[in-house]
Amino acid sequence: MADSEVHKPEKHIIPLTLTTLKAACSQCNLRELCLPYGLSEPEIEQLDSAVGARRRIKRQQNLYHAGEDFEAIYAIRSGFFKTDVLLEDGRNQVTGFQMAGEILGMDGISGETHTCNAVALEDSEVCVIPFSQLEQLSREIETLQHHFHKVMSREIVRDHGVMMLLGTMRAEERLAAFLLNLSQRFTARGYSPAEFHLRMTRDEIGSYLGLKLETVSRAFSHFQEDGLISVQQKHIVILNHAGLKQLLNHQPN
Amino acid sequence: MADSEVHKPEKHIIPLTLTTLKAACSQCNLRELCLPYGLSEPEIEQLDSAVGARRRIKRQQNLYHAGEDFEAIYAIRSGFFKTDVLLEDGRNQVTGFQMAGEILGMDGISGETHTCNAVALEDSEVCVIPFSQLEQLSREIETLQHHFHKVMSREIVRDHGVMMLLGTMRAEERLAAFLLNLSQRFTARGYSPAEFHLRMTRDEIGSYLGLKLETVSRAFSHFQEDGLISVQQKHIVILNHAGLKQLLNHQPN
DNA sequence: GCAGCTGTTTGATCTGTGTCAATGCGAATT
DNA sequence: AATTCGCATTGACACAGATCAAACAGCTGC
Repeated sequence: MADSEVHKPEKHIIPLTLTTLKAACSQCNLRELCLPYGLSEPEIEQLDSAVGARRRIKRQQNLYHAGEDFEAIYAIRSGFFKTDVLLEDGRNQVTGFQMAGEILGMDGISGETHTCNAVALEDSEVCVIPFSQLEQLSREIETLQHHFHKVMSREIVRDHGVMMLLGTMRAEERLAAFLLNLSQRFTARGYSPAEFHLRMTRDEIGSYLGLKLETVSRAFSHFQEDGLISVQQKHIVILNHAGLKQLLNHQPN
Repeated sequence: MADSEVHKPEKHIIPLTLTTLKAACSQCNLRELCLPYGLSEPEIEQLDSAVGARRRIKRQQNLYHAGEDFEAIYAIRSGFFKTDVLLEDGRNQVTGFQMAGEILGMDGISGETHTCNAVALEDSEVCVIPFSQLEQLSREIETLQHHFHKVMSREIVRDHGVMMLLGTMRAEERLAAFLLNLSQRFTARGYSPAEFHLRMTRDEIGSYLGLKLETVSRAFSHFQEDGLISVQQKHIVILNHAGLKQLLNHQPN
């Protein structure tokens, strides 16, 4: 869709010309959610110059694969991703869903190799931030350094939340937590808190939540029967936010 | 045990005198596992001066509590910790076990507040590294900055591994993975890969692995029947390392 | 319009792990 | 040596969610 103008066949890199460069961070309306958060105007312009390029990823294509060399982290400009890990024996699990303003690729820093796959769930665009440049810049700009540390730490805290979910919650609680989390993140991006389109399949939701797709489907149906949500395929309307929240705090034992 | 010499009643802080200061990192035999990894001698001495103090934590005491202000991260000098998260409804989960050379507290960076509890499972000692000083120093020392980023990233990768375990593995696979992981970490610290003492209870293992303590106990017994390990309360001997590993790759479906 | 595909829903049954309960063991205290 | 207390083990049974299976919906391409 309006994509055919880009045709460097390998990887759809959009080299930053003077005009696109200008647009990198300083013109970006995700500034407040993304890496530049808290930076002053001149600092943002420095960051602009570090952002190497933008890259378009079509639906179902990988931004990176597990095993590839790590060189950059990515800020999602638009679109929607999942990350997943593959075990030797073939089992795999979705470790997260990422949306605009969020950062992808930090798993690769530790071993200089990506440890998971990042796959676009819809046509997407990311800003490529070469990691060595980010490190250099964050040695110069204290605010950037601090904010990047917060971003990494937030990922750790998020992961702990998922561990909690997988370790202690029952199927319907997991799905309720998942929906509320999506709602909250869409809201932060200016979309409706109550109505949205799921970009992922039941199977992918199940993988993320440690459930089988049938269980996810049944939980959706049950929520609908109870008037908590309306589901039609991937179209979700949250009818009773508080009711969903209650599911989480209501302790069975 | 030989602990009564320390008696500043609040929090057992050991102020760094000239002699103890010298010992902070440059004299520490965990250098290679810990933050100073890769630093030159003079750089290590700079790091020494940033390490504020050491602190002793007795068994069952908290290094920090969820909700407390975040000011420092901690490097474990000796001992053994668990971290756990508490949900409003009272459910809680162990999110990790940490041993000498590992870093605690990075969850607190994002919100300037600790998000979990860190509890000593045996009498322990940590180095207190005030975070603002670490940030300042890592703006000056590129190697330190890079290594700190790796440490944070490693925590993310570790968490993904736990998510994998919780999301896709069966009870016995989880326990096998847990034992192999402990074995590997003890080995890296110069202890026996095959024989060790568990510092945590069955309940804590279960919480970490998303299982009930009875299930953990049964899995231990089963491993013993199969000659994979010998268990006697908290004393573990791994008799068949390869056999445990096989449990992980053997895919049921 | 129809065929074929992918993803979803729903039902029937099976099973791994949770739950409840009793017993056992070891370390600390007296 | 006896008592207590916190953990650990083991058994019997229940149940949430997995598995297997069939039907269905929506989309793409012909």
